Amino acid sequence: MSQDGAAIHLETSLGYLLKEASTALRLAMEEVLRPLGMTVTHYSCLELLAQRPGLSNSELARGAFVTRQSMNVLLQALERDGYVSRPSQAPVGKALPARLTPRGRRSLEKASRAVRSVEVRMLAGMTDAEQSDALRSLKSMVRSLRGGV
Amino acid sequence: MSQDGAAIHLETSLGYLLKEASTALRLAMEEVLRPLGMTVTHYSCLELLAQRPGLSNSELARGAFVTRQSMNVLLQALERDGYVSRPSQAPVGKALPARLTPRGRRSLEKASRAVRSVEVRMLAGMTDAEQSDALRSLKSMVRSLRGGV
DNA sequence: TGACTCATGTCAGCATTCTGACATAGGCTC
DNA sequence: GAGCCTATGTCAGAATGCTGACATGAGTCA
Repeated sequence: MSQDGAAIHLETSLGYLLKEASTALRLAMEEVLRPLGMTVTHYSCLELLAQRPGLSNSELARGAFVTRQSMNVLLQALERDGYVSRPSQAPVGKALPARLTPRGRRSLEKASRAVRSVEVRMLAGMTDAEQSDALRSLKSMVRSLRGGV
Repeated sequence: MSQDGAAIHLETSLGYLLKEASTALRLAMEEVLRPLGMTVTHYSCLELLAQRPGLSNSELARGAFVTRQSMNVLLQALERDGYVSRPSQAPVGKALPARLTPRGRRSLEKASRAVRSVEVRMLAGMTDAEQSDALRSLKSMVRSLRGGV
């Protein structure tokens, strides 16, 4: 079915391509993270904490592009399993700064290698200039889309 | 918290930017589709059927980047509500070619306008050349990511 | 013809994320 | 200080998508 090579503007829609690319990336990441028993959000949370120790739940949620409710569920599980630690009392306000435990750091190392291999593969056919252009284009799109209608 | 402007390589990771951009696009689409009682996948399905009448459930799933199981749930709802029609018997094999009903077409028109406005906004700050470059970059990434490890 | 492989439609159960809601902490203005 | 707004953490329920599984239809090959 649908072997008609009809020229459809979906193929030239940047929005559609963006979704296609991010889906391909997500699937590739899930594929390498699954053997480690880790989801993409799970990995994102650990990676964020490694790079910015002390992030709060809400900040992690924004960094991983999920709601703070979703991140809270994940954080509680990570804390229960000993990958992350949070103080019982907030040093200021209500925000609880989270940090990786040694176990969390070890877990992240393997995941980082796996994810890095995916990113390397993704960039395989692109020159440095093309990567810079793509980076700039994506940033422009994000800027334009933010800030409501 | 985290006012440290630490230079982190997340900001220069094409994978991270890709996720950020696609999230921003998805949120913007959800925002304009919600008043119409439509989800992004819902809209994608109708748009695909408008451009390629007769697509099967599995083909729609691939086009909308979800599993055929998920698309099946959606298609059954769309069929029940009179937006889409499928024959009770498969003309060949098991694939049931789906088509928009007049009601489905009317529903799609409003959604298309809304989504188009989002895409226009997204491309606002980019020249045609930049858009072409971005398109090519995204296609390259998809190519590289497909085909397993 | 029969065995094998592949794609499809579909059902069931599970995982993940979301929306809605509430209480609390801090900053701001009057 | 009182009132207001915003941000945060958290709980509960709903929506959405996924994996696993099964049966069916078509093509391939011995």
